[in-house]
Amino acid sequence: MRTSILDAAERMIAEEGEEGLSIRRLAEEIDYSPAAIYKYFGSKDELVDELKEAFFARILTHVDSVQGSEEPFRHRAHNCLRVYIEEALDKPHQYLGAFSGVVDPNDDIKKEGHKARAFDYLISMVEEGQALGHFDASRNPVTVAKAVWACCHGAASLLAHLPHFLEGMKSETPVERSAFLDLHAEIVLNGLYRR
Amino acid sequence: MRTSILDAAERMIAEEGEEGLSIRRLAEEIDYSPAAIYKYFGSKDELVDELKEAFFARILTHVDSVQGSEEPFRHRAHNCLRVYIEEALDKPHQYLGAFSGVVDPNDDIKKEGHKARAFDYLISMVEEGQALGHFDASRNPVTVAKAVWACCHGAASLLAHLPHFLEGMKSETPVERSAFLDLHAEIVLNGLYRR
DNA sequence: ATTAAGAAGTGAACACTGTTCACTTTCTGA
DNA sequence: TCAGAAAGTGAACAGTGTTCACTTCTTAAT
Repeated sequence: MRTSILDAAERMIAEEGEEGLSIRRLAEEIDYSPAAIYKYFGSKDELVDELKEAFFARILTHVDSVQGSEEPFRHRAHNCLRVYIEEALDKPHQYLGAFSGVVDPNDDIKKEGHKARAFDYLISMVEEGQALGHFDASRNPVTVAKAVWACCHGAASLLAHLPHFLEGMKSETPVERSAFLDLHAEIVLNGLYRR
Repeated sequence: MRTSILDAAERMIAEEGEEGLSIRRLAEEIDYSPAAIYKYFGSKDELVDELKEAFFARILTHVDSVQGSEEPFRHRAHNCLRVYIEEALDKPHQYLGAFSGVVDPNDDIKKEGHKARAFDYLISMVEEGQALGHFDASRNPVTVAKAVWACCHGAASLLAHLPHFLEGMKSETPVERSAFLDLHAEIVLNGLYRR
């Protein structure tokens, strides 16, 4: 029953966005009373938080499989960045929702666990690049990883927010999403490599 | 009167976020009736859109002054990226609000004008870098500018969403925001320069 | 098989939201 | 002075998340 609620909620968010999700309409969709939902979830926020958690877990799985592959470092790193963005764009509404609003530094110490875990992969990637002598080893890997995450998050967020980002916006010749992600990852990685 | 409404709305958004803005409470704050606001603005969305427009205009002003300075190219480019992010972080709630939700490709053709203009500066910066021989001239400058914007937007968006991004999140030694923005801009710019 | 306990589900209500509309007040220009 | 427009209002509508007393159902123990 819990899962049937979550499924319906995920479907509604995918179609109408996080703000379009209404407990009452959700209840009607699965032939429930609105109050019944509160037997399973303490609040609407709790419900969508659970969805976010599952969503980031899915992203992590994909990044993990790329990171664990046998390809050379640069390929692996390139695909890590790509895959994060591609998986984020699988559910644009959910990804945007996960980063909307200013979080209060007090109450999110544990709530933002999924993001922290996605982040660990980046740190180890940067450390590996430094150990191999490709990246500047004098930089703090955690801080560098934050900058890299920022770049990836920006691409994911922008493409999710503006579905026509690559078609419109001054593009006389539209660019394929895949080609854009390659260019983006190439620029970021190139920026990390020592000269 | 219009401006007094806008001022109050901006203040409330800065304090409680875009979702925390309520027409009714806004009306009470300035001793108005809720209905009166609809004599000046067609809807709540129209009101906050006007705020967004003004906000991006402010950002543009600052980027413009950097771009028009007499410094060498690399300094100018570096500061362009920095200033965009810094100005965005001046009003975190508003910046996040401007990029929340998936926009319908049908109705936003003209609505997203401010973002398009902020974007023009990046295009000309990339073109200048190519003309000077610093950047790979075989790349489409518009597409490259999109990738660069993605990187900057990501930093702005992440820092706005997580105010403690640089203190918490695996940072045993907290990094100054200014130092982080320098590192971020350096990586992105370095990624653009030819090898 | 009976009964008690607890889980699951409900309808009605509360307090809030954006928005509209008929209505009144106020101001302005001829 | 007076008509007409502009500015402002209270009440209402439809929607929201959430709560609570209440009923129904299931399950376990006597």
